[in-house]
Amino acid sequence: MSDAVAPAGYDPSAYPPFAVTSDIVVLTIRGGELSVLLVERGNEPYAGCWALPGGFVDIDEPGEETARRELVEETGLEISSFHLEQLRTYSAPQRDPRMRVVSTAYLAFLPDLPAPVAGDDAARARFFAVRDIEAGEVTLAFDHDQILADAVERARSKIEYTTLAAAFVEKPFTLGDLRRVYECVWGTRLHPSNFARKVLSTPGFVRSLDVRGASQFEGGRVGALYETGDATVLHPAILRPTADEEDER
Amino acid sequence: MSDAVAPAGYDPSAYPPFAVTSDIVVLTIRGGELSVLLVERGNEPYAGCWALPGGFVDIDEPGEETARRELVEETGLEISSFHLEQLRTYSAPQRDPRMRVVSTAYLAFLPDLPAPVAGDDAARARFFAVRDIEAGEVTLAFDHDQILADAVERARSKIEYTTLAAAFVEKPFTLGDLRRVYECVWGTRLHPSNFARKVLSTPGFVRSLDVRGASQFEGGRVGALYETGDATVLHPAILRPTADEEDER
DNA sequence: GGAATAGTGTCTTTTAGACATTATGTA
DNA sequence: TACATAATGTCTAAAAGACACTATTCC
Repeated sequence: MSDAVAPAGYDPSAYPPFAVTSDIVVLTIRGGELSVLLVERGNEPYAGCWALPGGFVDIDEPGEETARRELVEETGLEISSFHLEQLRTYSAPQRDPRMRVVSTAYLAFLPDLPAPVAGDDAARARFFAVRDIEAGEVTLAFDHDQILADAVERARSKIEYTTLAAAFVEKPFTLGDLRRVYECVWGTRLHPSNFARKVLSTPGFVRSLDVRGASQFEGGRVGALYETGDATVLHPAILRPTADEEDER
Repeated sequence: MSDAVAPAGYDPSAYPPFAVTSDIVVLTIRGGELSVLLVERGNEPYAGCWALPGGFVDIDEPGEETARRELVEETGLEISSFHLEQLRTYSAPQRDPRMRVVSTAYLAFLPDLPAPVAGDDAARARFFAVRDIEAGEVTLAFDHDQILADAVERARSKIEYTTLAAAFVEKPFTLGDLRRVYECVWGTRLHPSNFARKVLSTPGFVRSLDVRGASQFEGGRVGALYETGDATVLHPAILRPTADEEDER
């Protein structure tokens, strides 16, 4: 902040009418696909279009709180606690045709959820496979395609050097479950044995529960169960294959 | 954005009075120290305190443009083009005692600059060693200590896996110059030969000019000169020593 | 010459990646 | 039984890190 136009004796009619909003990108793994939660807009502009959940920030409300509140109001998803981080702020002057809207996007990583229901302001709410949106089968309202692209890139990058991949699975989980998170988010296949070696050699990534149980996703031999460890960053990182692998799962 | 409180027929007096600002963190290397540009505030609140340059966003102005404009207005630094990226947005309700101010911070990496001069709204402007601020010798206005800490961590992290370290040196530069950037930003020493091997084995990081010249910083044998290459990301990354090195240069 | 940096080369350890093999569960 | 996944182990290549030694330039 500078001292310019210091609004000490504030005159609302003289001050430019900025709107401040929060949008939330909820990513999860559903049916082997990285998926994002969208709501169908009921009102203009972009009525009938799919968009990210979000809404206007109250004057005394932290932006992150707005994101959590709108998620509940628009989709009925009531989740006790989950990882939520700021993505970035979108403030192009014409991004909303109504007025100048400065929107801060937040990013949430969640394990597979019960189906959402439409809430107050949204006609419908459901998960979409990110792959379909990237393929252009769905076009989002406002600049939400760009926000989603930034969010997915953040997710793909962040699971490399943090333990956030574990936020996508219910605990307890098997190493196969965790590996499938990486495969779904990156859209590649990983060697199971090399992956397990890396995860287990990273202190604090996972903690063994010394019991066995079925995978959350697929059949076959049941594996050892793990829970999330204390670490938040990974040394060394688990790096993405450098795009010379086979294309898809 | 949701449809809530859609301000189609907009009534300024009914809409909460948000202020939207941009702050800019200008980092450079001066005298072997990672340094940040600060301005001394002329007005309340925090009059006489040092703060990051910044100011209110115009209603039809992109936030990034505000950051560039305020940098010139407050410090007189007229730089043609430089790397500027969004850091994050700070919107705690009480971060400014006057009113609700949502501020987006931007981060610039620059080579050593001529001394700045105070501009319109700032009493003085000068560079401070980040080390001194981290040591608590200077306390910044508002939440700018937090913004600076986030910016420095971003810089320390980003030179690991991008070519941004080159933005801190004038081109042409020697490999010693580039290594000193890493050493100043991380506060560590690096093995000159291993560093050179890594940089030269990373395609597109630097391009040899096939001439020799003096280092920008220190004496000794003059080395080969390089310019910035085409790459923007580094494969493999140049990782920070894991905090079991000697403390300082 | 002395000091400081540039540059080359070598050796060891760690990590990544590919892959073979065996074990154990489900349909 | 067929099949899918878990788990262990081996081999090779790449990269990191430590360090010795020579070369060049400024003072």
